[in-house]
Amino acid sequence: MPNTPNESSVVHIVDDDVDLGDGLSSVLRSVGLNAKTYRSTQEFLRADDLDAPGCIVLDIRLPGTNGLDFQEELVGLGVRLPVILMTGHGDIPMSVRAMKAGAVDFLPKPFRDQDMIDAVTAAINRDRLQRASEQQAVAIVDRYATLSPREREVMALVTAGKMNKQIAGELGLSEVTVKIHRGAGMRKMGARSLADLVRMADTLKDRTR
Amino acid sequence: MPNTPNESSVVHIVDDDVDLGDGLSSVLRSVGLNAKTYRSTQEFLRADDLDAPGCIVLDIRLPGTNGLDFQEELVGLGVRLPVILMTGHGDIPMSVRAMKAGAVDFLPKPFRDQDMIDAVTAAINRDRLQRASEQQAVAIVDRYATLSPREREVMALVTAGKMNKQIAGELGLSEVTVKIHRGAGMRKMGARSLADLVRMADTLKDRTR
DNA sequence: TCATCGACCATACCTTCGTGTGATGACATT
DNA sequence: AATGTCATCACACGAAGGTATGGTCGATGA
Repeated sequence: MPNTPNESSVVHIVDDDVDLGDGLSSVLRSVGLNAKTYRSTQEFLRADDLDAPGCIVLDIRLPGTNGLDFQEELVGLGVRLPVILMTGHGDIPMSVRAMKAGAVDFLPKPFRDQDMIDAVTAAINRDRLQRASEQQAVAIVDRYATLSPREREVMALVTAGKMNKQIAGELGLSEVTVKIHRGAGMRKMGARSLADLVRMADTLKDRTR
Repeated sequence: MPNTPNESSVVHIVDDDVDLGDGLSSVLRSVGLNAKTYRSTQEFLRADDLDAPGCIVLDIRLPGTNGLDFQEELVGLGVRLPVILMTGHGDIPMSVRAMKAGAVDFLPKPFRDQDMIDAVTAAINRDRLQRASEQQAVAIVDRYATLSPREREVMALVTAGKMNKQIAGELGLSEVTVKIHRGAGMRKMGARSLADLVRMADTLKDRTR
């Protein structure tokens, strides 16, 4: 299962060397992977499938942009695809910087085809895992968005483990009102038990960090 | 706060070049850090303060052992100290491997004193964070160890969000018995609310992974 | 053998939770 | 003016949770 690259995943190859990009493309296609090539970061950013499953294979020396800088910019641009960096003239500090920034791998050119295949496979797996947890988290955030302000206050205290009576005291409400907000919160969040709700609350907190 | 290295932290420098080790030592001491030097991994492993807060500065080319291999062995040996690697003859694949294995940094020699100070500071901070969460987790595991088998079964279903009645059904017990085990579990775990207990259960699961 | 501990259950009692009915007032939108 | 949402509360009832009393049974260990 870990070595089952999904056909629906797209490998975005960003390299100004067209020959290398095409070569890489066919290597990846030969193992059943979709590949798209771009000659610049600008061209890449115009692609319409940056939200689709996949990963990025990024050259460091690019016209205009630096690959390492671009890797860090991607976060701000909302592109969460795992990144593999490659370079013909890299050094250790560059690779360390890239890995610290979360790169999946850093391959000096020339590299063996198999090394790139392994890196891409790992990247796509990482993307799959990211997506799975992201999907869950987004669903929870969406539901949380439907809560009224008061409901959120109450749910916060509920997930902190307080009793309805305490919550009523802290918010200056009657216990009945707390129960109503609590019930509404559970329904809106789709929580079938308090344990459920606590875990959702923790997921929400993780996303804020 | 992030740049406040604790004096109680020990920087373990493992390098067969005594001059370099001593030089590093005095640099680190000059910024208020404790440093100890070792000429081999064997000597390092004989140290008695491997459980104390700190980090490891490890040379890759060492007599007998390879620094990268040793870094990976440390996990099996139960040494959780963050590792900084340094080398005079390293290449990119080495640095990538080290970073993948969780190294804090990878410095090619010669490096600037400040770079090492920064790396050590980051490593000690990481250690501090690790220790904080580790401490919490160990406390929970210890308390969990005092639960009887039945209590664990019940608590598992409780934290899964099931009602006492359901739990009684699944385990073939009366509801009262479930309540007793549940109460005992809460007391032994030191949970003041169900929310507390759910979070403890999740912490326990994280450690199994 | 006696003590201890884990597991089990009944009965009883109180607390907490969840929900429904019915109602009021504020505010925003249509 | 009418509609809708949010927020509030009283009263009431049944469900679920928590604890205590008191007792049985079997295994373990001093």
